Amino acid sequence: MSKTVNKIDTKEKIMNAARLTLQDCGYAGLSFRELAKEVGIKSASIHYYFPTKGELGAAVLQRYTANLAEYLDGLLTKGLDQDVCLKKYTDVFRTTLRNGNRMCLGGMLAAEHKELPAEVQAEVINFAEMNIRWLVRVLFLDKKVRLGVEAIQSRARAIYAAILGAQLAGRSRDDASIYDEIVKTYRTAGLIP
Amino acid sequence: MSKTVNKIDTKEKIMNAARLTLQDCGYAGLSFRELAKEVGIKSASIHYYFPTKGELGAAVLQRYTANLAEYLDGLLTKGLDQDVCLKKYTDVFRTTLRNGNRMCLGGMLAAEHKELPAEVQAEVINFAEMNIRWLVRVLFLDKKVRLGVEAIQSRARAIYAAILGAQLAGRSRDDASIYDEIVKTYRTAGLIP
DNA sequence: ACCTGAACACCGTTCAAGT
DNA sequence: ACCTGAACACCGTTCAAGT
Repeated sequence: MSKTVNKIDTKEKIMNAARLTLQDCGYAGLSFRELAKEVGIKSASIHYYFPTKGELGAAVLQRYTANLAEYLDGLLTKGLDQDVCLKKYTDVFRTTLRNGNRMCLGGMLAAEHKELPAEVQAEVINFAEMNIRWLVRVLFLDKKVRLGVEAIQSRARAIYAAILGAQLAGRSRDDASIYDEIVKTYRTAGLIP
Repeated sequence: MSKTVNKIDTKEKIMNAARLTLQDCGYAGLSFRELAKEVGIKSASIHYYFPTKGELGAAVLQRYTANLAEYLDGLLTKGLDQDVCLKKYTDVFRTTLRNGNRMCLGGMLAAEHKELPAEVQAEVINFAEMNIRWLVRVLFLDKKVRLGVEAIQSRARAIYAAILGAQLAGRSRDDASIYDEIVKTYRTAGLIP
């Protein structure tokens, strides 16, 4: 029993530390030896929980997607309107950036795409699709603009891409307020309702 | 004399091969040993031309910025109008993506920001600022919308960030047509005039 | 001036060995 | 069940040594 608890705790610690480093330094910047030091074990031990770096990355990303999906779905379940939903959406990426200049994993790992194992690439796509599906639902709440189904799909993809770009721009300047300014411009220009 | 030519040629070869790999695999994905194989020398020899990886990266990026600046400035010198300029601008990133699913170095290296040596970080900012300065000039050509100076600055930053995001989104799906669709949506939504 | 092999401390991964 | 040291082929970098 206590062994099971310890195992879960160690696995949790690995995944949490890995997620933070991935958001900070990317997939290539994640080192098993550094990770092991943070968790308090040897690097070879990480392979007991995650046989390869790819499996660790995929597991971290899968949970990351699930957590954000739960939060976002909760907003719709609460019956919040479109403006509030989109404000809370852009705030998610804003908070990430303000938390140590970190990136959303969807954007960070999209850049590293060619260097990623297939299972991680697949989870990057899952994350993006989850975001886009949610944005589609939110855009359907609109009572003002009224776009067709295809236009809403395209708009959702465009908003997701634009938010990633804004985060990237803010990060490279080490200045989270740049993200805020860009997102504000997306709104005034009409990209985000 | 022939030695000078050979030196220049080798340095050129290194920079060209490095640029292609950087656009493909990022800074972390650039290996001196792999690069040396492509050029036909040993990895230790690269250090003769570029003492560190950071200096190589900064040199590649500096030229990359200068080349794009020359092309973009040429468009304005020719007296092309705003629509044509912006179309040619988005086509630059489209072409990059269609050329082996490669990324613009400004976006690729922005993601890797935390892992980059200071001289490379500085060149990433130079590249972004060059793009934004040019976009400001193009937006000032507008005869229809008329935005204030501050609004134009903001719009230029937003367009640059959004284009990077669109490229990122297309790349992670290995599908350049996604870039086209997103950029089209930026136009219909009003972000890009 | 230009190039190299060898060494150094890093990396993910494997595996036999420990408890 | 969980952890480890040692080995392997990688990495950027350094440097003495070659031409």
